[in-house]
This record gives sequence, structure tokens and C-alpha cells, in this order.
Amino acid sequence: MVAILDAAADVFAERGYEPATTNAIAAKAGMSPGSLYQFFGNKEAIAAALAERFVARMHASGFDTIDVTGLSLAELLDRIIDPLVTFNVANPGLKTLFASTDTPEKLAAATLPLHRVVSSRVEAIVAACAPGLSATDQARCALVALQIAKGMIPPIVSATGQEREALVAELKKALHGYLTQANV
Amino acid sequence: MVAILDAAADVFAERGYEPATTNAIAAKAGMSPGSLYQFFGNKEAIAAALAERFVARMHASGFDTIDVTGLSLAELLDRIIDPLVTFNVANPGLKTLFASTDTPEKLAAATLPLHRVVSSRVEAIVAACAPGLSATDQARCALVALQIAKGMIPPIVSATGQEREALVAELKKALHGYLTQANV
Amino acid sequence: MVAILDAAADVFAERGYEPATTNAIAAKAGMSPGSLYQFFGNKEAIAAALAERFVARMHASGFDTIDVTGLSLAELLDRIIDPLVTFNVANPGLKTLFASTDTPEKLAAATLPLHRVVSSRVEAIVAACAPGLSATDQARCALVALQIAKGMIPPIVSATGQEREALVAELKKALHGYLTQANV
Amino acid sequence: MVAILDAAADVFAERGYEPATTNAIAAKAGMSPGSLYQFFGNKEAIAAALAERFVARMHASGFDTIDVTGLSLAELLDRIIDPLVTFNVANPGLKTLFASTDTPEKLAAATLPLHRVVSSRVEAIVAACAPGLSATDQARCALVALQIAKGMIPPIVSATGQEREALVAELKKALHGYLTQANV
DNA sequence: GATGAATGAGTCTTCATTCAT
DNA sequence: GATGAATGAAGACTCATTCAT
Repeated sequence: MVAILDAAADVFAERGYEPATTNAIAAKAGMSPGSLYQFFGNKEAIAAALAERFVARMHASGFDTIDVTGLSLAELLDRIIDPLVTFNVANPGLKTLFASTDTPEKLAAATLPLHRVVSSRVEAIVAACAPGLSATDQARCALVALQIAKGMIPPIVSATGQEREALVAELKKALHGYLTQANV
Repeated sequence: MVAILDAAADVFAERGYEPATTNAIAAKAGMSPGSLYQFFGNKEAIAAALAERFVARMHASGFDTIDVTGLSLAELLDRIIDPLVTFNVANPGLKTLFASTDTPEKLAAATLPLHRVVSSRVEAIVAACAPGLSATDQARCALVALQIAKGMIPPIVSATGQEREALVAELKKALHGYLTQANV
Repeated sequence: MVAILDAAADVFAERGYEPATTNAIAAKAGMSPGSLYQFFGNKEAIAAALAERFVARMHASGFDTIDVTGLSLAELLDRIIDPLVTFNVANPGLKTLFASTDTPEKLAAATLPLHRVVSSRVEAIVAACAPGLSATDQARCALVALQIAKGMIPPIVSATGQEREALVAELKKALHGYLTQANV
Repeated sequence: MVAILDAAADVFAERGYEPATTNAIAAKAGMSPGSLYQFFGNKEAIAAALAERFVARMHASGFDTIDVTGLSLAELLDRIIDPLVTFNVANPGLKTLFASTDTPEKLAAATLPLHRVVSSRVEAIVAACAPGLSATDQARCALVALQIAKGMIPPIVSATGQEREALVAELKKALHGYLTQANV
């Protein structure tokens, strides 16, 4: 099961969700298609399980309980963005399930929990740094911040070394700039 | 040929690139698959031609020659973002070809010119508002601004009325915030 | 489409419904599986269409309008059984769709119209020769007569020459005997 | 082994022979597929063993030694049909193996002994009530009687209470009517 | 140039069967 | 003897692409 999710992560990362075939995932997992289907009833279930594993790992790393109170915006962003980036770099396939800015219908249900985890962190940031906004405005603000992050994940993951760091710094600048402006 | 591209735009918009079938495109275009293949050798060629048409339309609307000199950042953004949004709203399949923050391999070549047109405008903005940066930094800065815009296009296109306007305003805020910060 | 139904009739006749594969049907029809699926969305649809064709042929042969009034029971049976047998002999595959005394769930819907055509004829006979029975009793009586006929079709179709004729004669005897007794 | 046959009987009854999966049988038997295959080399062997068990049970109940001499036809039928019905009602998968009027090739060999037991009883009846017929005619007559019974078993097993009794009475009427006529 | 039926490789999925433990 | 995970061939079905008309 672990092997399947590892393989799926790789294949999703390489080809994307639609072009990924269950046979390719099985082969990469070193098993037959029949074995794969003993664990997952269909391709979407694999994506859902993979998304759940990402959620669990985020939870294990404390991502969803990051304290956000009493910090400056810059500190806040460090605490959220750094682990988010680390996580995306360490987990191929995550960007396929998470960082698509326009999730295809078939993946929507499967990846909902994953989107929720990150969303809730972003919402926490927004609530912390823009408490004066109405609920609607906060929600929109969080959406925007999330889309910015999603937009930056792919180039960040693709980059390496200093360039990656530079891009992460830019992402933080972008969020900092946006959230500062949004708080008006 | 126009009918094919119109149809492809619709089908791409509704289903995404991979799930879109050439038969569905042909049917929507009111022709047979055979006819479709007399104009385009394969599915990717349709995407490429559609991307080219978007480029041409952008050119026709003057998007790629928008004057960017001697304006405040806010004015600059208005001049770029408003037509970009208008264009994406008016052209269904555009977001499928353009606003994916992590373009699948198969689409990369086909949509390159499209990405270039928008890129060059963003680069112009960056050059105008952050002339002090090195070429490398300007390029990175432009990339970030582009990814932010790409990230926001899908929710903007999906939204309607005041919510869409609000999201556009947020996008401008985000870019304004980022470009202001980046210029340091 | 005619070729497909012909092929399906053969394959159903040879193997039965479940073991019949759509690829085998396509091959026997001299076409590729893809072509077959341009006409029928799935295997059940083939069975349904084949059943419909049997219904149409029965209709064309006047089976469903056989006059049943003012005849002796023996004459009645001749008028119904002879064409029913001829029909089953001439149409391989019919017995697979029709003469199973315990129709599998998947075929039930597809073959309903077929069962109805024959049922209605049997009901007409019953109504003609046992007018004194209640509706419930007539229905049961017709069911029994139908099951007797279904039971005899396979051996009749398998037999040839005089043996077939002899079996048909026995079927008529059986129905005659039953309907005579039932009318009490 | 008993558990396997019990399970197989249930699964065959619920789904029919082809759609019944060996895994489902193993699961219902509370064992692993591997264990199942330690007793039976393949699916057909399960059917064969189940058929044999039905034969043994029939034997144990004295079905195959029912005395048939010196009885009226009506008494004869009571002595054969009642236990046959009781037996089919009490033994789920039996109708799947026995009461198909057109046995699929794969089951033919496996269920041969089962068909023989009932056949021999029917032949005894025929011999008793139509001693004047030639061997060929007696065989045909027995076949017809058998097919009539097979045809009626499924609706009888499906029915309950009085309706079942009514159908059994009709079956007897049918056989009585047929055998009376056949004796000419 | 247009057609649309035909293609067939390839996809997801199932299941009878095996075998290392 | 029991297990149950693993197998892989095969089935239903899809779709980008072709080609005879």
C-alpha cells in the first residue's frame, strides 16, 4: 500500500493525474495491476488515499497546528511557507493533487481534505493579520493568498538550490505585500 | 477551422485538455472527425492553433503593445490586468491553455507562444517599475507576477458580477504589493 | 448493425450470455471492438437490440396477431407452437435470450419485451380455452404454459428431423393435457 | 469442505454459476481462496461436488428409491414431485445446477449425475404409466416430463406460501395431463 | 475537400488460480 | 493444512487517428 502510494506520487508527478495509468503505477510499485486493485478500487481512490497521506504527514509534522498568534506577518509567513515548501519538495505528486489552481472535477472530491488543511492555515494567517475584515472578505483574502501559494509551488519545486530559495523569498514577499495591502 | 477552434475552446474549458476528446470537438464544430484531422494533425496541434489564435487576438486588441511608460504602478496594473481578465472571461478555453500553473508536458510546446505574450507584458511592467534589478532578478520577478496572475485567473473566471470585480481588485492588490516589495 | 446482431446471436447461442465476449462478437461480425461500440454502448444493449429484433421479426411474421378465436385447443396450439418452434430454430441465440426458465438479472430488462410478446400469446390461448378462470388463475395458468414451452425449446432446437417433430408433438400434447386439466 | 459447498450453493443461488466468483464463495465459507483451492481444483469442481452432494442427499432421503409400482399416476406424481419441490426449496443452489433447461457446456459434465438421478425417477414413472411405449418413446417422454419439471422449478422456488402450493398443483396437473396423453 | 465508419492499441478493472510463508 | 497476498491473462470499453468513398 505504501509502495502503491509512493509509485502513484511519482507517476502523478511525472505525467499528471489524467495521463497516469494504473498499470504504470502498479509497475512502478513493483506489482501487478491485480494487486494494486486489492488495495484501491479505482484510480480516484489512489489519489484520495495519496491526498490523505499528505494530510496525515502534514499533521504529523505539526503543520496544521502551527501557532500563529502574537507573531509579526513576516514570522507568520516563515512558519507556514517554509514547511509548505519543504513538504512539497519532499513529496513529489503533492503538487499534482494540491497545487493545481483549477482542480479538475474528478480530483475535486479526492483532494478536498488536502485543500482544507492548507486552506485552514491560510485562513488562520488571514484572521491573525486582518482581523478587521468581514468574514466574506477574510474568506476571499484567504483564497487569494492560497492561489498565490499554489501558483508558486510548481516553479519552486522545479527549481533547486539558491534559485529555489530565491523563489520562496519572492513568494513570501508576495504574500506579505498582499496581506499588508488587504488589511486596509 | 474557426469552428474547430471555437469548439475546442469550449470543450477544453468544460473538461480540460486531457479529457477533451477530438470527437467531441468535431461534433461541437458540426463536422466529422475526419474533417477535423484535415486541418489539424493531432490533438496537440489543435491546442497549439488555439493558443496561437489567443495570441493573435491579444495582438489585435493591442494587448502586446500596451504602453507602459510613465505610469504609476497602479495605472500599469489596470492597463494589463483589466484586459487580461476581460480576455480570459471572453475566451473560454484560454484558462485551460494558459492559466495552469504547472503546464503538462504535452501542452508546454503548444502553449509556449501564449505564455510568452503575457510574460513579455509582465516583464515590461517589471522593467518599468523595478529598473534597478538585475536581469535575473527581473526575470524571476516577472515569473512570480505571472504565476500570481495565473493562480487568480480560474477563480476570477468562475466568479461573476461583484465577486469577480472584487477578486480582480485583490489580484491587483497582490501584484501591487509584490511589485512594491520586490523593487527593493 | 445487422452483422453485429447476427454475430451476437451466434455467440450467445454457442456460449450463453455471460461467457459471450464483445470481442468475440466483434470478431465474428468481421469488425473491430471499437466498431461494435459505435452501435451498442455495452453488451447488454446488444442483447436488448437482439431481443428487439426477435420481437420485430415475430411481429413481421404475424406471430403477435395470430387469431385465436373460435378454434379448438389443438388448432390453437398448432397455430402458436409451430411458428414459435420455427422461429426458435431459425434464430439461433433466441433460446439464450428467451428460453431460460430462470432469467439472470442482467438480461431481465433487456429481454422483457421478448418475454412479453410470447406471454401475451400464451395468455390469449389461456383466455380462449379457460375463460372461466379468475384473472389470477389465468395468469398462473399462462405462466405454467409458458414455462413448459420454454423448457421444451432447447431440446427441440437441438434436435433435428423427425426427432424434432416428435418433440414438438410432445410439447403440444403437454400443453393440451395441461390446458385441458387446468380448465376445471 | 462442507462450508465451501454451503457457500457455493448460496452464491450460485444468488448470482448464477458464471457470475459467482470463487473469492465470494471462499469469503462466504469463512476461509481464504487458497484454502478453497486445497479442496477443489477449480470452480467447475465445486459445482461438480455440489451436484454430487445434492445427489447424495437425494439418495439419503430415499428419492432415488421411491417405489413407483402399483400406484395411480396422481399418487406417483405426489411421491416424486413433492420431495423434488421440497428438496429444491430446501437447497438453494440446486436450481442453478439442475433446473436450467439449457445447461451451459461448462456445467454439463459437472451436473450430469444430478440430472441422471432425477431422470431415472422420471423414467421410472414413465415406465410405470406408459409401459406400452418403445424405449425411444419412453426416453423422449421422460425427457419431456423432466423439462416440464425443470421449467417449473424456478417459479416454484421463487414463490411462497399458497402461491407455491398452487404452482406445484399446476405442475402436477401438467405432468398428469401430459403423461395421460402420452400413453396413447 | 469532406465524410464518418472503422480501427486497434491501450485503459481500467476483474477474477480464477497460485505459492511462499 | 491454512493463508491471503499476488498474479496476469482477459474482459468491457474508449478514443486518437485513418482512409476508402
